[in-house]
Amino acid sequence: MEAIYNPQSIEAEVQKFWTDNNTFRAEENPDKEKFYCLAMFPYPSGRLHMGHVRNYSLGDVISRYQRMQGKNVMQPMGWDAFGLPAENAAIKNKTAPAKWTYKNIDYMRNQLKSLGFGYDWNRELATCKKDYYRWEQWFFTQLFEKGMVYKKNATVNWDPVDQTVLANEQVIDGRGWRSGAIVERKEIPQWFIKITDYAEELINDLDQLTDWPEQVKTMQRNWIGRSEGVEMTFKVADAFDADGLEESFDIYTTRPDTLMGVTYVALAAQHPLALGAAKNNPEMAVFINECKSSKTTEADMATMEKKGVDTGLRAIHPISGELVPVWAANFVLMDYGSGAVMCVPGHDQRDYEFATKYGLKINQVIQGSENDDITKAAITEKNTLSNSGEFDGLNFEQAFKAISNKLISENKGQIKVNYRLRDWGVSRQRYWGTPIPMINLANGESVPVPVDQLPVELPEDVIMNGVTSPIKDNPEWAKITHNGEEAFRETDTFDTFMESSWYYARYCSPNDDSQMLDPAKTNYWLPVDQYIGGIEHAILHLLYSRFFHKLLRDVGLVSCDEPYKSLLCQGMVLAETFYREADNGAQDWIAPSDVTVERNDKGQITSAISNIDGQPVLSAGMSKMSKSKNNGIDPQPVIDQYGADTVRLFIMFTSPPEQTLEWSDTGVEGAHRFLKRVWKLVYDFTEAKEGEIPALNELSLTSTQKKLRRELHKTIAKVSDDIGRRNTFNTAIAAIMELLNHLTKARLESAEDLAVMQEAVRAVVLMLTPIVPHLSHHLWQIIGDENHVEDASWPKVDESALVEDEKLIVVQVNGKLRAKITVSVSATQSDVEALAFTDENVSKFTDEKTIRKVIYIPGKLLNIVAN
RNA sequence: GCCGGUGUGGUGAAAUUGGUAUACACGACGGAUUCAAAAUCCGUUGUCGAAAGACGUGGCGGUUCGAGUCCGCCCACCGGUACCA
Repeated sequence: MEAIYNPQSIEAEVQKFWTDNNTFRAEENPDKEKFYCLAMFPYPSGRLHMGHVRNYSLGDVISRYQRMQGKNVMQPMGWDAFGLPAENAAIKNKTAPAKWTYKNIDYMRNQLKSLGFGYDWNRELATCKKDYYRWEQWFFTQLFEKGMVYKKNATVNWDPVDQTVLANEQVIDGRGWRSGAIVERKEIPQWFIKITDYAEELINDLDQLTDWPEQVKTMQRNWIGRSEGVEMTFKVADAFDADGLEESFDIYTTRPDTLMGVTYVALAAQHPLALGAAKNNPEMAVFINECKSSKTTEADMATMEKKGVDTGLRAIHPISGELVPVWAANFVLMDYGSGAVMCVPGHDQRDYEFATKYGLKINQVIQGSENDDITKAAITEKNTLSNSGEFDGLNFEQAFKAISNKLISENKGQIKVNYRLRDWGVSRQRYWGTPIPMINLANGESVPVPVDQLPVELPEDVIMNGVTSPIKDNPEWAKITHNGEEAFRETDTFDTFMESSWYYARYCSPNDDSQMLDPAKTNYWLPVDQYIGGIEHAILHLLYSRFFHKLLRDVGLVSCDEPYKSLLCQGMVLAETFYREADNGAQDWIAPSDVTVERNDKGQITSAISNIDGQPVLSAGMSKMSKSKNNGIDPQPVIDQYGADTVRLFIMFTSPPEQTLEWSDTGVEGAHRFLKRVWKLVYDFTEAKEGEIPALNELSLTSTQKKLRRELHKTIAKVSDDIGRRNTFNTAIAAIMELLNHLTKARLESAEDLAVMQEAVRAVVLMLTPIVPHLSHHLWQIIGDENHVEDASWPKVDESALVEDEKLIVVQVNGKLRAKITVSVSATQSDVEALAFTDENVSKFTDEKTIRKVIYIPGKLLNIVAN
């Protein structure tokens, strides 16, 4: 054995062994317990960053650990290859999105291989290839036939200069990122999938997911947002539609108990009644026009200044019959719900502020508590009704019932379960995505592309002009004949969440060209036993994917109810972000590696200078590593300098997986130093031993040797629990480091010394195998048995080695630590108390005081309360 | 704004069920080895204090014999907010 650890040569050699031996190829085997371990596949942005390294190291550690538990492990990898950045890169680099994407995939595949992840590369897939997306198109046409798909108008960000739709990310301070034009809201027809049909099941089945983090389930529950409320109709006084019928509108509320406090109602600016009012009200027309340029995101909507204009219409209160003003307001949206809300300024803070601003009436109809002051703020908690006529004195539940019953009996309303969740809009007006397999006919109808004409292929050899999708630009692409008549293909593409919603299932039969999924294989592997990915996907991806799985189930393609049995959400890896403002107001992101920063003693940045031109740059704080903010830290220099094992060990040791991690490479050397010490321990052991080591005889060990074995087996127990149950890989590594500190001090003189050491070094190498597989593979060839380490079994705890005859008791006086005493395991409370009072430091704090109480936690702690 | 999370030494962090706060590592300082350096090894390292001890887990308050952990209010930062993925 070489005296010096040389990671580069070991890693290359071990990786070649894995490739040559197909070590990680997975086959269905009904005799073995399966374990499907999946880390969220990457967007091929160009290079891996530390967030990827963390994600995939976690998956690989878990996979290798489960394999050592004797399971049939499948760990696949692929590419979430459609998406916006490819279009931007294509324009910038004057290439096609496909070419850029395939180049990135090739580069990143090599990076993943150089990190030694144990993937079954035979299952690799890329979502931009037609043999993948053809099945997505096929499935969408099936959903259409089932009535799960429909078309309706929805709002997009419209750049009036570039005449194109912008993603939220491309709108900066209300302006288009390229043109700088003020972005408008525009309604265009788009395809939707009825996820709301599954809202109830998506919320209920969260209870099945016992191995999901509670916070993720909470976020999903809140996102779906089930509420019980009342839907009711308000009639408009003296207003009639074209057919001479009374105008009216519906509103939904979860607080019918406050109904008697309604002092006005608000409509969306795009509501037909508001549009009608604008005809002879110039102020209203201006307001409606203004609302066109308001932003579309929820965060913007919630924080923008609330504005409104009186329509002049008066609505009839459904119970009191009073007339209340009807306003048009910018915080009500036509897309969602009925486009109208009732307003109770006394008991809703937003309504309160709006009413105060515009001098609208504020009525209190719910009793407040002591500190409430209706002249200062709305009273939002539920309480007894007042000023509500016949409903006075009722509590929330009683009032809900009484008021809804009254509305129902008068045919003015009904009880309704409502969801915050909206149907899934899957249309995108972009090029680099799956073409939506629909045909638009001359008569305005849309029909699915017939199955025998699938897939609708996306042309890859295109030139991007930076504004319009090449398939929208080329009229020939869309033109087809349907049933002998001229028709046009849909030129929108799918939301890329479509591809990532079912890739986990496709991995089970990735090369099947006759069907979407092979049920026999798919049902062997599914559900995914362990899914690992960033917490940023807690809602959208995971919810769409759960939904898609239920759709697959309902056409018989899969048999389980949920796709991911256990979920591990890693925290973001953050890095500093820097930018400069471009002339059009857009942000030009600058890589942190190109910036030199100075900080004050609080760690705050005082200056940031570009290394390229020496000019200052602006800091935007810490944010998740991403292509769009150009702040990904490339692992390559660290791999080159220290090797993949050091990178893997370091990222796993730095913090527990769920925690957000502010990237810093401080400490990488410490991880490398540890591996060198492991190497040296094995080297010293092989040098010390001569020939075969006799079997370990527990009875002939000295107390020092027994103590070392106890440390070893305590460590095995802890590391097994940390990796197998807690997912705290950092503490598992710390425990092995602690053990190593003991082992390097142990003697290697007698045969028993060597026997104990052999047991220990083997266990250390086995426990490190999931984390640093190259080093472990190499060392196991020297000190292990005839098997390769990948197929070795996880070390077992020898319970008899753990037995101790003494224990340490902490003695406190009034909760403060005063002594530590060692007692025999058989000591009773009175033994411990007696011994404690003989301690000088204890008596110092108890003398001349009355003992009020003694609390004893067996085997741990004694607290004496005295004053 | 709303939903979810985080906050502990100079730094990354540990404390698993309310029971010794700071394990393990980084950095720093001191020493050994060396012609010298790198590497390696040994020691010290929460703050104040000569010591005894006191204080100390973002801030304020509470529950408890005992709180980093539980409860209330507040602050800062991170993620999501439906077209970034």
